[in-house]
Amino acid sequence: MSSIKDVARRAGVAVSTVSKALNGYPNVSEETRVRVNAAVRELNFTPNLLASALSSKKTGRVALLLNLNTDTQAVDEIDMQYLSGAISKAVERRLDVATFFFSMIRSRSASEIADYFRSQGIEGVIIYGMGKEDSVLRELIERKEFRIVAVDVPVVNETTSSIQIDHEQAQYEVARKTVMENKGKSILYLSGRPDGYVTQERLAGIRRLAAEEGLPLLIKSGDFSEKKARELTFRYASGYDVIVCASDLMAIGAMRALQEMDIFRPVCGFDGITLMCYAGMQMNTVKQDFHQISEAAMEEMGRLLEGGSGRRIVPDYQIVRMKYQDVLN
Amino acid sequence: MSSIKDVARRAGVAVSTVSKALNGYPNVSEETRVRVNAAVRELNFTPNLLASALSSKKTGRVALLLNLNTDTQAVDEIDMQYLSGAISKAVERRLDVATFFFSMIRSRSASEIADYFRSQGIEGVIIYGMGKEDSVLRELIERKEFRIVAVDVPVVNETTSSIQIDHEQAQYEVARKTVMENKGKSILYLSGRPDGYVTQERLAGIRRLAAEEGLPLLIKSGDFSEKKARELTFRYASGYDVIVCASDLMAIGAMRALQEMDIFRPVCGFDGITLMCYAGMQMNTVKQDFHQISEAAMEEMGRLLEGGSGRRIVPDYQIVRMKYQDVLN
DNA sequence: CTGTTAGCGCCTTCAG
DNA sequence: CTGAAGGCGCTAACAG
Repeated sequence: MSSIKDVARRAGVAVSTVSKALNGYPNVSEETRVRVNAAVRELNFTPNLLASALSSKKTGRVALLLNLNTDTQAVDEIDMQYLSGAISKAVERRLDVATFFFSMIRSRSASEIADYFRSQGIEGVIIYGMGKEDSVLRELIERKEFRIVAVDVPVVNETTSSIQIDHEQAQYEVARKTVMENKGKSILYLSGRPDGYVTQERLAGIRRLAAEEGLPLLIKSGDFSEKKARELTFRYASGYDVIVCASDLMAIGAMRALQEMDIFRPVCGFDGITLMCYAGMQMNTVKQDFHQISEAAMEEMGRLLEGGSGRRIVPDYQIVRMKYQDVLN
Repeated sequence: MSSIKDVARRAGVAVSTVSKALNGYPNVSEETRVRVNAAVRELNFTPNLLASALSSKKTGRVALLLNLNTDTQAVDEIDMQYLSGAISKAVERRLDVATFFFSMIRSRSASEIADYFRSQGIEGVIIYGMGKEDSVLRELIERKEFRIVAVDVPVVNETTSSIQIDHEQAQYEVARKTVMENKGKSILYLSGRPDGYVTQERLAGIRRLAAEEGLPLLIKSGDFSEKKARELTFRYASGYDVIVCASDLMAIGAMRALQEMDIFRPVCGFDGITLMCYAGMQMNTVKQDFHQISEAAMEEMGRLLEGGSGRRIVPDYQIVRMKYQDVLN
């Protein structure tokens, strides 16, 4: 429980000098730096980050906002990957992380959330997969009080960066591959929840493919739900050659239905979740590396936080494009 | 960004009075309390928790330590439930949560971890499913520097509580039910990783059943792995009537194997994860409510943190027994 | 019941 | 290059 004061005494210097030495300021002689480090080691000193944050007004604290949906827990795998990616990078960059779920903020207003975050000393927020309907979050972004990195949401402004893979291209490619491999002549497409940004982009991808190849395309909203995908497959699969799903979970639902209908149709998914293996399914899919995406998001957050207060010509924000692999399981 | 000072000025009282009013101290007149609250509202004041923590030396910060294993991501569902349970309860009790993974600390010593936690202002730690081999965590517990709640680990001391379901009884019951329903005459038991505490307890449960009913029992270590369970099933299933697995994931592996072997054996699992549905499997299992268990853990943590520094006759620690349901899917 | 006064542990000008 | 001094925003005795 030794403080910077103890270290200063032990090293025979002033507290301010210790502070400078520890925070890597240039104007400290090599000799005193060594002395300070020795004292630190001897006293087993660990700086009190709370005090540091209070004094410097830099908390380095970032909130993670996860859209955990309680009905389809199976895709929690994705959120966990997001979490572990963000946290490991945060530790590396010495940032502090607080985790929240959409459910905890749905009932509150943007200003309430802002108050809450402010009181917690949160400087930045990483938002995972918000939808167009999440007006509270939109407002939070527009307030520009916090540095924000939005995953899978193409929104940027002076304090907001965005990060995602190229969903349009990815959807195009995986669908194309599946169609080609099976010489498909028509496509049934099960899309995600309507208010999702990625839903639109993926839709654009499948439309491009259909247009290019002149294939009949039926689009039905599956809401990212296995159950719904299953129902839609029962209803429409017989009329189409290939079933393209906007998520693996829906693909599972579709394959289930096909099994029961006892007909074969090639199916492809999206996301590349491990669950597929346990479900015993094999198909083409777009493998997203959620862990890595989240790492990149936290990395970007670090940048934004450093870029700090100073106004500059080059804008802070950017859209980061992550890679994906399209995989044949 | 108004501070307590502004509020004091606005309300025409001293800062200390504001502090008292806001923190619900009794010795504040109703009138001033109202004045203060008015000022708070007018200035849109939100207290700076960092400053408060620094001054009061009570951070209300608790670390969550999750044992995320990267190979079997499918069971991330459990960790996510743990997380959401702990976090929602923490918000309710106005505690602050920091999430960590075992992987981040395996490489460090107990004192390093303690330093790290201390510097982060962490007062309590909830540990999920540590094993007997996790000597670093044992040491962390024995240091008694932090309040600890251990989930699924029967360890208690002056600063440590423990919480879990009755694994022995649960394993006994679900196995018994499965055996009875199928008139089984012998049992193949696939156990969890040897160093897990719950592994031992569940083993005791199955042994009790076998002894009571006089059934031949073969125990094989499946390490909570689907793959391993599958292999073991291939090897030993033919000689036994019923397959009892210490986890749902292993049960999935076992059923897979049985399908391929094209023989029938009743199988039962443990945990009650949603994944089962997507895997298209139905079986008896013990349904643990991980969310609720974790809520209870955080609740207990709150107790420990309040129970605070004062020494008392009644010990802080306790073993909390959670309920489980044994379920027929 | 209310105000005054010290800090909490650290950072950060500003002199020297 | 180093030290002294003044906070950061809040809490906690201690007087009054």
